[in-house]
Amino acid sequence: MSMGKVDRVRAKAAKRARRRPLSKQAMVDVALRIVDTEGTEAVSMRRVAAEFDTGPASLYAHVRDKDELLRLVLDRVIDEMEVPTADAWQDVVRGFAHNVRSAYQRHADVARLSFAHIPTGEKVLAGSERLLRAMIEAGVPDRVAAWALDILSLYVGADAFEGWIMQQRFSHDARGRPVAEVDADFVASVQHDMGAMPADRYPYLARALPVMTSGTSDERFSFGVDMLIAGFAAQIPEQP
Amino acid sequence: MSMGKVDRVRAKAAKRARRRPLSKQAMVDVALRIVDTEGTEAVSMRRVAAEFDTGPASLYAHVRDKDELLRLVLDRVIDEMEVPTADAWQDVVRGFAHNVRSAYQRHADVARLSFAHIPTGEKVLAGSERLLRAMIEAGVPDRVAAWALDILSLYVGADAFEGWIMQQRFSHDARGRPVAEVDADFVASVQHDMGAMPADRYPYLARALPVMTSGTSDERFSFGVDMLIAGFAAQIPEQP
DNA sequence: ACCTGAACACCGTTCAAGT
DNA sequence: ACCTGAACACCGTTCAAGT
Repeated sequence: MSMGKVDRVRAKAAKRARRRPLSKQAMVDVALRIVDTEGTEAVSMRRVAAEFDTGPASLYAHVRDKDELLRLVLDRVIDEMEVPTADAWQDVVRGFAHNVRSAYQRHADVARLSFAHIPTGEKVLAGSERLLRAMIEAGVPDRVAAWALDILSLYVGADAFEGWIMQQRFSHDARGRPVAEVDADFVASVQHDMGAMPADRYPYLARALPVMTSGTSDERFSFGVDMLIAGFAAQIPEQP
Repeated sequence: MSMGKVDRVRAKAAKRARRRPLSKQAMVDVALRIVDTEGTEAVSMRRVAAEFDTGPASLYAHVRDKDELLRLVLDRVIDEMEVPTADAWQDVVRGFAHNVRSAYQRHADVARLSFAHIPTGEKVLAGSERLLRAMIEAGVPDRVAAWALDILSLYVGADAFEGWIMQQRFSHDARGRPVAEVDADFVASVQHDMGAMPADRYPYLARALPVMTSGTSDERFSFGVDMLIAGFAAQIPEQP
């Protein structure tokens, strides 16, 4: 009992009416949802297409390739950042770093995509402008301010990406166990990887290893930003 | 005219004798060669296996999965680094950063793999030990030294990875053209991405953009390291 | 311009079977 | 323990054909 031609055409039309129309916007929605639940590696053209009840070829009318789709996802995420509003330039830098990191952290491993391209959303432009103005008005040389923006972006992306990986790695073991215990396990596993790391050959390393994971990841991140700020500050020439 | 059973057995034995035997070592050799010529994304279990005239399943007797193979590749690369020998702690930090970066730079985008795991080769352990000793003996607090190692590793990996991507992106256009021209094109393309970036709305950004690509990538990297060093130095408590 | 089915040339990993 | 062929369940992208 097969469908007649008219039935098939009707079914097709009904299906098309039911589903959302394809568009860059809608594709980014779907891709971002996949990123949030399973990470960037789980995004595939076929899966995105399937959510629109079509094949992967359909997507190529809206994006050049998978890379462009992922770039659009990053742009969407980075546009969630809040523009820093502090007065002191140091606080603007801290705010910028913190706000970009927060946006990344809300979306699994999107930060991985940040190395591949320069984001150009409204918010990140406004945030960058704010950062540059604050630094330059405080007497930081143009070149230092420009490079500072570059370095900060790199550091924030790397920290957010690594943070996600570490979290993934220990979310398997750490099923609601105390943090201290998970930390101890981490130190033990690294020591094991380092071939038991003889404390007599690497005394400083042996001493430093437990310290490396001390404090929260937020504290370590803030520390890094403050190190950079101190460096930038030292580049302000003496007032005559 | 098909081969008899004896012939087939002989051909198989001859083939086996001719080719290199499988081993972690040999697999890493092959994978690293692929990385060097085509990048980490070009490495596949099937391609590595093909170089040994066998199927991908054979590799799984030596590594748990593709991830472990890539981790071994990174370990091999990081073990190419030279251990810094300077006296002043600042120079040890510079040497460490520079030597790790150099090792990465010799191997396409291997730096990408550095975010996913803590390297444990002989050289990087010795280098880390040297770094920690230099800093701690100079009066840097334990915690600052330990975190410094972490931050530096992150920054070096991110810089090397991004450097490779940028190089890739512009090696298409930049067929022996003057560097200044390629730089100008870069600025133009970013400006285009930023939606023409109205200079009246983002005056500081418009001014900073050409500056961001000023100097060589080595200079920008050294600048970043020096910013961190200045930050670490400020953490040395006053001598009583 | 937008959409589609089918095809091309690939993937990582598992498994039963062999040595 | 090491190796293999075959299979499973996927990939990104292209292309001719349709609307």
